[in-house]
Amino acid sequence: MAVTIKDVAKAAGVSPSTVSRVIGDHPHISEETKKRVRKEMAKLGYHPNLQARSLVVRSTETIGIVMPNSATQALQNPFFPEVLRGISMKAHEDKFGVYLTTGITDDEIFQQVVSMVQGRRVDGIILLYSKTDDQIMNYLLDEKFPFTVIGRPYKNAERITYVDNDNIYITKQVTDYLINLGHRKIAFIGVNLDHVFTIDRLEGYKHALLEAGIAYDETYIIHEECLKSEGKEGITKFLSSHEPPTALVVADDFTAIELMSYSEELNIKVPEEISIVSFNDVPLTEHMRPQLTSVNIDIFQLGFEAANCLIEIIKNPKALPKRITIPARMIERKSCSVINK
Amino acid sequence: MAVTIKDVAKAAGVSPSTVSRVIGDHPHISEETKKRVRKEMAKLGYHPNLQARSLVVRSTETIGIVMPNSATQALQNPFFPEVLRGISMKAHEDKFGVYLTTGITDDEIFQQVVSMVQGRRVDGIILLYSKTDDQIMNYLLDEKFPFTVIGRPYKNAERITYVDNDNIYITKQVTDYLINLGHRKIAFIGVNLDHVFTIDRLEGYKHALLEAGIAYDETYIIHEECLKSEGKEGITKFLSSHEPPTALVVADDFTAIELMSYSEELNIKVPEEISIVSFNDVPLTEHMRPQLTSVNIDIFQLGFEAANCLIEIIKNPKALPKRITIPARMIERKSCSVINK
DNA sequence: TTTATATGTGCAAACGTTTGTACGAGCTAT
DNA sequence: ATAGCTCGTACAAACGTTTGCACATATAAA
Repeated sequence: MAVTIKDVAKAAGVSPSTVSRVIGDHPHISEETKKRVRKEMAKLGYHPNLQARSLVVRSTETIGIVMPNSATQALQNPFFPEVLRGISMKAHEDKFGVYLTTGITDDEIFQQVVSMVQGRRVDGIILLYSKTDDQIMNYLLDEKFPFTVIGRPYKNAERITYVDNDNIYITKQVTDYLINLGHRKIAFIGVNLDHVFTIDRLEGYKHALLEAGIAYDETYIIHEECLKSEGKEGITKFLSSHEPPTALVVADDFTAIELMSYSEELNIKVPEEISIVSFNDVPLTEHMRPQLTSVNIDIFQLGFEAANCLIEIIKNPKALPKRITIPARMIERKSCSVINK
Repeated sequence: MAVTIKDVAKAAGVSPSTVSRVIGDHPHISEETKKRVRKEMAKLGYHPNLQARSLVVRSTETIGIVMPNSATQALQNPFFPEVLRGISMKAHEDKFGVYLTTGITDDEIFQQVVSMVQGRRVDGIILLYSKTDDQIMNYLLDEKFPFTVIGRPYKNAERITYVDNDNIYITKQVTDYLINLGHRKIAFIGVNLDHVFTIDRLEGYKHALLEAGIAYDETYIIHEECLKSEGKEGITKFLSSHEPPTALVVADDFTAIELMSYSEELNIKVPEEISIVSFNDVPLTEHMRPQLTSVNIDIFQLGFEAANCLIEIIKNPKALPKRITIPARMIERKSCSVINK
């Protein structure tokens, strides 16, 4: 049986309310009493029951994290631990706890969010992704429950606080970079139109093509689901088609590494015959041969700021919605070269 | 203002206790009443306050996860998301929530654990690692609080439920494999004597050497901290020393990949001049050139079983301590070869 | 008709806190 | 000496549940 505030009160010869005020370091309690009570707390090994506390103060000092549907590959790449590290860092600074969803399907996750919110398990929520039509986002908006999003919300962006990179801009830059190297047959690999960030990137890509007067060609867009369903065969067929791309913009480093390994099998040299640039800039990129040119999107900072904004909203529910843009920059390494006709 | 059980009771014209019993599907309530109450719950959008519930039933349906001190690299490699995926899967099956520590230093983490335990935020705890002298483990043992460990506890193992690979055995196998290929100068890279799993692996390694009549040589043991502090210089110096190893047993795939990249810079061919085998078998290994021979330790299963055991203990506190061993196996690929004098 | 039993529901206490209000004691100023 | 303070503390209600017990009603047995 755990020791409660009453036990401490009895031991110190005061009332429970006094003990509570000592814990809160309330100024109206005499130093003498405080000292005595604290001594008893230490002696008895008292620790407040946070549940009981939460119940009355109506706050849990906990933030909920909604992970993407684990059917997606999202958890495979290092995005997740890194963003979590950022969130944890900030949460920890403000003494907030972290609660995770564990659902597999979208529906389960939704149920868990409802349970977090209505069950008063958390004070606010961070959505780790942004999808085009998200039940959860609508729900949180309806409930006016504090939340922030990593990635641009597809709808209602002006009513939501979120943190994102400028995906359009950076992807235009990346594509420009390839165009400037002389490439004209540039493929975009790993698109998923459910995810807003790929929509944005695709737009940046198209924009660059347009500006350079290069026709947009659907066959150069490889969707994520296609990578999964057709696997190695699909992609090698694509790479060795009769008019193969000379450059690839790839959604993430791991996919890029996979592609490099397929290219090698096909005896297509990177970067001499095909240039590759990808996103995320995981530490591994510089250990690849060739070293991978990649876009550093500062995942840690995305998480950190998302938590920062959320805590701000929790503390001041009237805070206005805002957008934070985390700078992304391309790290040029060795996987791209001037086109070699 | 959220809708409470009282609101539902009023709307349905019954007492709060009746509503509570309807929620619990108590048999002594008439079907008719149940139907009526449920209708009101739906109409009002009632959802129970889990905090209040937890307070009285003294259980939170939540498991706490203690992450390693984030100063360590533990979060960098895919161990973490994968083990979390395993834990989540099981937690979710049993409708348990997941709560995470966010501390940076050992001391902060310890404080958070105390707060989880005494603050009644969680019903049990999973330790994601096993260190030689762990304050947290001692504390949980003292408090008789339900917990399980991933990795063999260094002390009190017979009193603790844990899940682990047979690190001694598998590492002996791995080393034997190299010895059978003719290697005699085999280095062990990435030892950290604070972590029980590396202690075990080192033992398996030594055992294999002993059995083969190869003298154990301290200079062939490279500690993790040494990798960090001396970085690239240290390791390249080691690889090009006057009597370099011909084979490496490496603590994890990422370190192995790093080593491969250094070897290449030094013009040491893998596997012709140096063989490498590592641990974890991340998906990337087969995309490396050469493909990396690696030990699959089934991280997902480690997490899943740890959660499974924990929930078992939570449901039946008298459950006896047990050890679960998850099979590990070496996946032979292309990074090792017969020694080439 | 009375007693016993089963069935369905309500009352009130409990879980461990926080906090508004009240109250008593010791001051100072009149 | 009394009124008006300040200061420190206690009382009790509240947070939203669950649950043991009591009670009322209906039914069955005697």
